Amino acid sequence: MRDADAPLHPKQRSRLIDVANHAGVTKSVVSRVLNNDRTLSIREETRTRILDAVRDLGYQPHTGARALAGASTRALALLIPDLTNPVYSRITRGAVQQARVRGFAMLLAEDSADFGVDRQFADLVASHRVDGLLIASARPDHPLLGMLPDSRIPHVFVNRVVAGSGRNISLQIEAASQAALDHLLALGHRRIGHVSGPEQLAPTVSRRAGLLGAAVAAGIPEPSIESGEFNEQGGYAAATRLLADHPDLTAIYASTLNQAIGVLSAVHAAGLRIPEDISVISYDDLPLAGFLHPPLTAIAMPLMELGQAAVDALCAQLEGAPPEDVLVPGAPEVVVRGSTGPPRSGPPAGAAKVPS
Amino acid sequence: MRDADAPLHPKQRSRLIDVANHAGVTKSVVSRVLNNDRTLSIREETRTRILDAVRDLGYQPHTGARALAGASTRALALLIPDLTNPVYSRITRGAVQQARVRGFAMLLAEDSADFGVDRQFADLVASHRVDGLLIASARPDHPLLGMLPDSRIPHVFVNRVVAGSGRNISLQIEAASQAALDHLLALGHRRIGHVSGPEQLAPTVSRRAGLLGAAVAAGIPEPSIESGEFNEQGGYAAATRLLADHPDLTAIYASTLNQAIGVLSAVHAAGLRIPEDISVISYDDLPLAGFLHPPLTAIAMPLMELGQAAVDALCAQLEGAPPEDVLVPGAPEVVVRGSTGPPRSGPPAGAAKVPS
DNA sequence: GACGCCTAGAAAACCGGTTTTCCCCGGCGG
DNA sequence: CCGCCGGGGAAAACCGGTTTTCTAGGCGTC
Repeated sequence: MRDADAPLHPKQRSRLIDVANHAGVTKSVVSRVLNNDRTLSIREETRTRILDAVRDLGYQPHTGARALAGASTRALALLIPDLTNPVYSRITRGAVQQARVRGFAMLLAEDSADFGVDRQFADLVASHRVDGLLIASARPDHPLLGMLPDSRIPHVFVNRVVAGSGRNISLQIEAASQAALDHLLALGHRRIGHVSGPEQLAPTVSRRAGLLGAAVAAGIPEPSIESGEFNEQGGYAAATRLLADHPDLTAIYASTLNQAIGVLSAVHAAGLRIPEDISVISYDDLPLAGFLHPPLTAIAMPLMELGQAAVDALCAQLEGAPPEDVLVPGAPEVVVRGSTGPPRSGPPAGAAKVPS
Repeated sequence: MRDADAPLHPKQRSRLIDVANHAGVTKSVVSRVLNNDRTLSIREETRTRILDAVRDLGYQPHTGARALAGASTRALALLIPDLTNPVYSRITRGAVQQARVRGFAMLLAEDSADFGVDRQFADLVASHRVDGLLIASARPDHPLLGMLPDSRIPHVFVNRVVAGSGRNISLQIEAASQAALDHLLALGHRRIGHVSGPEQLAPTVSRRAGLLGAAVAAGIPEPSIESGEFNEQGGYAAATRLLADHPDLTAIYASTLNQAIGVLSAVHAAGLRIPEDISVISYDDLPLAGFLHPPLTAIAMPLMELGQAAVDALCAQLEGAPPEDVLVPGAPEVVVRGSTGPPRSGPPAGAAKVPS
């Protein structure tokens, strides 16, 4: 006999019909009020009565029923290549956070070792579990890329962009490389090495292109490049090769913070001092960088904002806007710590090459 | 006019009814076949006809409809305190992976800065979005803890356990501390400092208790303890205080890898050598540890397995089993690198105190 | 030959929303 | 006085599954 004065903490889930009864209207009206249906005309008094009922009963719509009735699932999915990579941790954080702000739940899938992730991701869509996809792990050969264009499923590419997709959310990577080089040039460096990432990955290419372009513009010798995985071991190995093959290098620019840690280790192992013998600078910054030995000079990138922007862009698509590329604003900032200094060969005399 | 020989890649989602028509049966039969309903009797020939139809049409059930009809959502949610903390990255990885193995999707929520996460989590349940909860961010004062006991929602506590909940999934933390101390004792250390975590957090307490208990058993002076946040800065600050207040310390045991990095930095800043003046050992190991300066001795913990075990335990609850505590097996393993060595005061003479 | 039972599958109710259509009623203009 | 219009809300169809109930036929039994 629970009627007008229903319990404030109902035992059972309350449904739309309960709210309707409680407010003395039909459930369709409640639904339309809650969804801000503009075609509904309703007295202010009735509306508040309904909203009160919603609050009193602690009504929470059943997601499944909602999705079934044709509305959206209000859920997104994020596909990332490596959860333990701090780059993706922060993208994920930004994305999850922004999704919540916009009232979406976020599903997570990791594109790691195990096969079948493409299948998994396609299933999320096919089973109507999510409204859209955030893809941060695109590789040129990724099976997912083959199946996406046909499907009408909204999606964006984050960080690892797909050329020509028209739905890339990215950072100013070239500008970051430019900033790194500017910092090294100002210190007087001219022979520079670059620890690059796995070939074919979009950020790898951008970072390298930005560096090479800036080097040409500055009129310095072409930087030497070695590639490695995006982890400490990859940085270690690449730096070891650089040091062995190019003893004249005075600075190394690493593609990620993890690689930079490997670079520091390799330089130590080679018996060289940082920054007296070799300067090290890294793309991407974290508090961690300040506690390394020596503290690492790095270029701070707005990765959380990247994740947020990706969600924003995806939501725009969900609202009907055509997909478009987004370049996350925010100029790269060089955080100077102890790992960079003037080259060993002498004071920054060569830097005079840069006018003014 | 799509009939018997329907297109292999149908434009539209195919529904249960499409499969049924295609196979010449009613949808209820299809549903019961797909769900392995034991009460259904069916000819083998019909069953295969149905399964073929499912495959031909690429049928994928509508998650929402399914959830609505009373079945489960086949989704779980994971609440973690900090995505960028590598500890939680790996727990998350294990959980996401195992969820996939069991056919569940994983929703992610981060309990960071923004308020209202408890609300968000409760909503996930109230809106029938997930079948169960993995809670890795329990604090004694967490609002979520107040609302969980009443609700009949299946859940487990991961890593940060809740005493007496009877649904804790945890590691052998005390044994890890014991192993760390054993390693230091074997090297001859007797005056040991401990960089602990935020008070009240379960893993903090366990690590400390394990260390203190082992110290008493070994008959060495009570270890000195300082607490700090679970990050580099926290480790740095705590270690700085330890070194200042207890100049006789010869070794420091840090609660997490991030803190240990701060400890290394603090020791360097104090002008001390590692391990000649001070040995450093850390709870939790990562490849990163091998590239620090010096390479860090650490105790490897099976965090991915922890995440997997948590999903397994939660699934058991979903299948009707009563909740129970789970201690993830796997003895802690000390990975010896360069940051630990004999104490400065001399050879491990004092260690003779340990018999045999 | 009638009855009951088992097999194989059909039918229908229901889950909790959304959305379109429809209706009632009061006011206003002619 | 009648018809029309628009505001306010009721009714009902529908989304795509799950689950319980029901039925038609075949067969063994007495």
